[in-house]
Amino acid sequence: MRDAVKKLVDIPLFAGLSREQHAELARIGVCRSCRKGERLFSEGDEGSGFYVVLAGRVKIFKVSAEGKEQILHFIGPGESFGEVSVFTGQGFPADAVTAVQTAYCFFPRNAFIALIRRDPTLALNMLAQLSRRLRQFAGLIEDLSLKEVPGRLAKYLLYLSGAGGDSALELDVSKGQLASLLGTIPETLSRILAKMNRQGLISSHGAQIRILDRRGLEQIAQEGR
Amino acid sequence: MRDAVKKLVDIPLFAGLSREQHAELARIGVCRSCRKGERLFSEGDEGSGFYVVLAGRVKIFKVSAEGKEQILHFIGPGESFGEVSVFTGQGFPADAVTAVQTAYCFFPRNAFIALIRRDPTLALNMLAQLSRRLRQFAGLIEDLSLKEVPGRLAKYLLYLSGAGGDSALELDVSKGQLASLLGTIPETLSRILAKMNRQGLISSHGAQIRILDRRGLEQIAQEGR
DNA sequence: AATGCACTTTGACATAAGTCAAAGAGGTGT
DNA sequence: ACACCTCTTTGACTTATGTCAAAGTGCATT
Repeated sequence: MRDAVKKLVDIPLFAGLSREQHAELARIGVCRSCRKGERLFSEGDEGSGFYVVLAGRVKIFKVSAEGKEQILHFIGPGESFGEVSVFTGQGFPADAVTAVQTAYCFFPRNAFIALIRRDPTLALNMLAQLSRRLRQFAGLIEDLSLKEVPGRLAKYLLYLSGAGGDSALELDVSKGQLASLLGTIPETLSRILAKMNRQGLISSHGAQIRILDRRGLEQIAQEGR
Repeated sequence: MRDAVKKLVDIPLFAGLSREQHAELARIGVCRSCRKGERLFSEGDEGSGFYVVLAGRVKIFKVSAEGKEQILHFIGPGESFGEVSVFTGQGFPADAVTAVQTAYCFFPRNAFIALIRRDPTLALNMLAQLSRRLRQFAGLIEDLSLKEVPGRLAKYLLYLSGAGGDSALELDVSKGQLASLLGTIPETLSRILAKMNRQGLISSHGAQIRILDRRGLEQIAQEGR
């Protein structure tokens, strides 16, 4: 666990900090590890600090009264989550569960705020981090409200394939989870994937997907409803 | 305009700052006023600073390829917008247009960042502001994905009526704009309003709405789909 | 009072996507 | 190789909500 703290240096949120600041972070941070499916917190829980993922992946999501879930995002190595309640003092706005075995570091609220007070670089890093997330959320809102499911899926596939243009890609989450990330259900996702195959846009076998008509996907991704 | 700057003192984002900091803010801020329907920026425009509304109201929204809009939020007096691109350095993530005649103050990016570097209180205020917005966005995502339109409308009506429980309320935006805020279209909103009237949940005449069955509305607001 | 214009409402209809149920596929451990 | 379990796919059906078109309403200006 002590080892894990060394990784903090490589995290964007903590970039540009002095050696002492890193030492201080290592001192106040509490590192843990847990297996897949562990719940880190639930919506409404009092937030006493925030988390940085060292290895693994954490799913942040909302759940409806009927139990359907909407994934807000997956948090991977080097990324943080749970910051919102650090700065508003209210409960967590969503649920957090590990998607795979995960190592993370927890930073208690008060100690961290004290650190921010002393180092404007850390404050600006955190502001950049929250701003990026705000931008991402705005994009998700746009997608949910203004795009149909095929458009959201096409966008996701293009995102996975990267800017370069690798035509071969592999889904990094189960299709059920992907459905929840795209704001739909597995059945619908399955049908749209089947249709894209039929139309020659992609060719998919399980989690392996090959993009056959990038131009076509881009068009679908841009279209609204 | 000079006068307007005095109001900065009362703004939450600038609360707890020293007299000198306020003077500095007044120095770097540029105040303006414009009438209804003016575009302040479009999605993708380079963000050279952020805005604080002094009086009036600004609509922040996304537009689909087909022209349908999803309102992210309305910004009222004392609130700020456009901060995201200050801290990420990318273009604005959405469009901004005045919803009514509006007075605002613009703070240039670099001067403001310099100010934040000097005053951790300002940094923490800004972190709290972005966190609140993140929470609000998470709520909107939840609503769009996990609730039906009647649920979103019921939630909005209850929100307008306040915690107290005023049964009489007045819509503060046109129904077309409300539809866009709720992620739907005027026709659908109109039908749902008519249905709620028929069911005895509310009684509405134009923008005037009276809540007749608060319990019933609360139930609809909680339900998913 | 009359005209014009934007907003709202209503109707008929189309359709994307959800629900329910069952079959199929794939991987894991014995 | 087999059984078991979970995830995925397919089919039949329902429904919420969007589209298009027309009528209605209210407000402001002349």
